[in-house]
Amino acid sequence: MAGARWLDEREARLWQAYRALTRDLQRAFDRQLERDGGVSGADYALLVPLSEAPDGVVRMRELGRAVGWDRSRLSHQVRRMETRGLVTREECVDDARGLMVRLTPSGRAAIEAAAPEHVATVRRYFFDQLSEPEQETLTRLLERLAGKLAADAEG
Amino acid sequence: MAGARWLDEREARLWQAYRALTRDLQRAFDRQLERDGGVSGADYALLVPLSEAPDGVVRMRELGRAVGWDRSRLSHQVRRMETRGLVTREECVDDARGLMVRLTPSGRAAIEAAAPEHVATVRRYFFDQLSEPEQETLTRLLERLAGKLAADAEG
DNA sequence: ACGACTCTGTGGACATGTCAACAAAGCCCG
DNA sequence: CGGGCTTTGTTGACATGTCCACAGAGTCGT
Repeated sequence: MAGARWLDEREARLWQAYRALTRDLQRAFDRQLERDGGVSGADYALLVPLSEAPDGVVRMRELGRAVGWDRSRLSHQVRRMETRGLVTREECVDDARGLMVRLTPSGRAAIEAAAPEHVATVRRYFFDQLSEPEQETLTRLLERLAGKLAADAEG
Repeated sequence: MAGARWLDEREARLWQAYRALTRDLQRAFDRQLERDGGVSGADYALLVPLSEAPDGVVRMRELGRAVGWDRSRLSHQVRRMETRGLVTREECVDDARGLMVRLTPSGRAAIEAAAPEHVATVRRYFFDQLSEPEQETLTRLLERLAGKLAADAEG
């Protein structure tokens, strides 16, 4: 590994573009959500699967899988959201280890306030800049990258 | 904005792939850096431009530009790195408002320990998964997206 | 000189994310 | 049954990131 091949100029440029884009897009979305819905990016990430579930109820485990977070991060975030009145926590009937998270009316109002402008922002900075074939290409490439990551994670 | 057009299935898939990939790649890199060099992703981000500068000295302002961080974030991070012995801070001769950040031998050792495996990880999960034409395409698309973001940031 | 404005960095308060240890409940196999 | 293993979620300590107000130094026009 001492002989690891360095990035050449062309590669460094791509890597730099990737890092800068992910950093700045994240920042732009977080700010928009805070401004238009009074919610953080982390709040919003959880509000999405909750708002799509029947009765706005999702088990912690499923919520964690939906957003790709580990248990600890999810637990902290749900607790914070409960204190802000966005969700409540209830016992899980099926499995006493489990916990159900329920979207409150206030939580639903928050995501409904934030979502339209969020989607508009995603379009503005992402989809509107790419033709349909480019979007297809990008999907294929990103899914391939994610696949390698996932394959190594289990192996 | 109530009539904002939602994402269709194809678009949602791309958006999901983008979010998942950026999240998981970030996590993989942070862990690798911590494991092999004992440094955080934030540490590493600053160590890179410092290690490339003459004498390992860079002014705060330039460091902030190099990594795309705001002043506050940079100030906090440099202070933390100083307590860990990775850098020192010195007065700036040219401009009394300024501050020079200097890489310590310990800081240089840290990045030299982390870098080879970091580059290998970047190759493993990114470049090795993409053909050269695909890398060219991706560079073009990402730079276009970054351009739109930058254009709006100043405007 | 001086006053208004800008540039640069700091610091406190707070939200978020990570890690490791823990506890309770389910599961499986003797 | 009963003892180990797995699954699920929590917690505390700590690192990181953001917002905002501030302070000191430079700049520019008068």
